[in-house]
Amino acid sequence: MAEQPIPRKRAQGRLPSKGGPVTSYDVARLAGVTQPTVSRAMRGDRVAEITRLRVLAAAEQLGYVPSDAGRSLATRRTNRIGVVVADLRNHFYLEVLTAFERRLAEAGFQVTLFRQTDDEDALLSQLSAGGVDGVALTSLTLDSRLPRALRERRLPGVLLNRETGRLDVDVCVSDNVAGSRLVAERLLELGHRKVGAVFGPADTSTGRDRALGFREALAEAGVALHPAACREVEYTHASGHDALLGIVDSPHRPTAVFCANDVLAIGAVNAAKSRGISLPEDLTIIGYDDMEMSAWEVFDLTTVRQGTETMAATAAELLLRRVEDPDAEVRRVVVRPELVIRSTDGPPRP
Amino acid sequence: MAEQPIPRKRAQGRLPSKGGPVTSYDVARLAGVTQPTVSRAMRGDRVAEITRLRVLAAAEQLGYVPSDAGRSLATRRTNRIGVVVADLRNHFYLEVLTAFERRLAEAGFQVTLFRQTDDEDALLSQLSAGGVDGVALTSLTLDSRLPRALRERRLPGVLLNRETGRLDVDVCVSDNVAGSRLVAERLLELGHRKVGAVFGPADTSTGRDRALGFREALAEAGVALHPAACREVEYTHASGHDALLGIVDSPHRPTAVFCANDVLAIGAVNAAKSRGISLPEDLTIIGYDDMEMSAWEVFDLTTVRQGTETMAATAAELLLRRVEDPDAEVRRVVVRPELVIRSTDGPPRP
DNA sequence: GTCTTCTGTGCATGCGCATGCATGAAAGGG
DNA sequence: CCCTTTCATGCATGCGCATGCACAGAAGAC
Repeated sequence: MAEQPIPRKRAQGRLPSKGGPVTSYDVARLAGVTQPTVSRAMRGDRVAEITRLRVLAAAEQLGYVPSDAGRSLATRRTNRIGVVVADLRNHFYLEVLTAFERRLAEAGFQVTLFRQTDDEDALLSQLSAGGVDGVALTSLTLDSRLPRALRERRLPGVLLNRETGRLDVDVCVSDNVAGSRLVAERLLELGHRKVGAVFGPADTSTGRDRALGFREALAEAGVALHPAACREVEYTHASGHDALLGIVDSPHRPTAVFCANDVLAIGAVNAAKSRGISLPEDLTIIGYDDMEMSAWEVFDLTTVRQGTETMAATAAELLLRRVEDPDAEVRRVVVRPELVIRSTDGPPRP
Repeated sequence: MAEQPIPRKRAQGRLPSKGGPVTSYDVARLAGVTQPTVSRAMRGDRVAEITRLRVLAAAEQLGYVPSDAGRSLATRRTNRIGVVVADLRNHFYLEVLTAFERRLAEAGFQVTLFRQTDDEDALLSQLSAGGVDGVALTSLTLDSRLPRALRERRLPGVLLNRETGRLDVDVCVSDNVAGSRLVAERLLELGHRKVGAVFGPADTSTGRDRALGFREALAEAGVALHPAACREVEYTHASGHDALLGIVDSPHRPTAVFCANDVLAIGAVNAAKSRGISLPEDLTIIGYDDMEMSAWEVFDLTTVRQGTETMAATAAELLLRRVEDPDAEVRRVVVRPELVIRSTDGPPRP
């Protein structure tokens, strides 16, 4: 026998469907073309119109759906974006996630959730495994090495709502200093001089900057913030709740309390309710974020609107841009906050 | 020249790293082993201890992370679960998602979000693309063909919170008939005879069954539900809000209103607040779900607890089981609801 | 009618990892 | 000391798709 031709690894003669999922080979066989032609037809590459129809008909008949895994491997793209969130039960992140997801879905991307854990290395590994084309970080602490690491691995990333000191990746944040100044100015204007605050964690940019702007603006007006009327807590409902109770029970009970976000503020409003404290007659409470819930009648919370939807959509935009062009210049977009006056603020009781 | 040996597709002689991401071949070269050995070492397959250490050291040095796409293609597993949600802004689904995600994360699975759209075929295609090992459906309508389609494609699925008529896939739901009966019984016990309701969509199992149980129990006591005091609406805050206003403005204003879920109930409580209606003096409102928020002081909502966390965790369990064993018997788990009496219910005003 | 573009499709191959099988080395048994 | 096991690793290959290249046929140019 003469020398065998090198055996084809897999030509048209591939085994007929082995019961597994339908592949492009199955479609090719039925349509009487080769697998690459199926690939091209499915994605709108150039094929003759008549061929395209044959392929699509065959695909339809077999219920063929191109495999994500195969496509990802070949294209090095997953059309999936990771969103890292610390606590999904925080309603603010929910609103962020919703707006973010909506924009990405329009662009044909899916969202995969990652929980922020203490173990940044483990998280980084998960993110680096190639399961996502880009990453949005929403719950960073200031000292996080994550943005840096993403940049080094050339994995597109965007910081949403919070930021770090360095500008390693694109960022979209509210001008937290300016926003909290608005609150201070409002309180001063209303005549408050005994002021308290429930700040967020100092190791977050929002926690730090909202405290900074607030303190600065008060200081400029000669108003001091008594330590006994201040708390620094995690951004949770329970923390806001407990912090407010501590503040109103302190010997330096203020006439107004600024809460560094609406989750805290709503916790505080609930605490006030539990003590029979009327807002704004007995106490003024102002929040930050303007969550959807804050406008509900039972709260009707005066707060700082930062345009959560806009922020999320902008972040999505930044991320999509970077996925397309990894070498685009790094940008930092700041949205302008605005005070929304509702009914939890008023002049201090004489 | 004699016949060439069949050229190796890719032996150790593979091109040195081409700048792309680090692969198992890169690690193999550095560790002085072959790629399969790297694969085995990384996953804890049997390799000599000394080899494992060499491989891990090389991986560490290169910052190697196994590629999800490659692994998925080879194993036909993604370690990813899809969750289909209609509206992420619904706080109830958020709680479901949180609990579900937590349980899955423990099992090493990630969660990818899919939005329920009108186009079930498109959704099915997305789900079938192999991007996920299983699917949880949370926002089904009764006539959805999705569960059936999943079964046909042998894609593991679980219905969470809502169900369809057929038992095509595993299900975990609350006993909605029993739960709503509890509400009716409570209202009767309090002495209400003029009763209203804000029901959910009749094309959902929760909407249908909660209406059913409620009506039945009232009817057994000889109490009729006047149509003018009833509404059937989407499960949104705004719907609950508007529905309550319509009901209290109707000529048949009831003394108590059952809302088919807490999202509706909280909308209703807000509406009551906006009209200066005191709860429970002027009106009794009872919800269903016992969301976290419902216990807040400003609401303190009497409602039906169905153990959302348990339900989500159970659904996760069912799904994981089916991923492991696609031929396991189909199960339907029903959780027992329980009435949680807080402060929005009371006797009717004499 | 010949020569040059296009166009449509097939062929070969790679993406990164997992795994059945073969092989050689080390360990154990008599 | 030889033969049988066991163990560790290499080899070959497949998973499903995308894509550069080659090639044949059609269309156009002259």
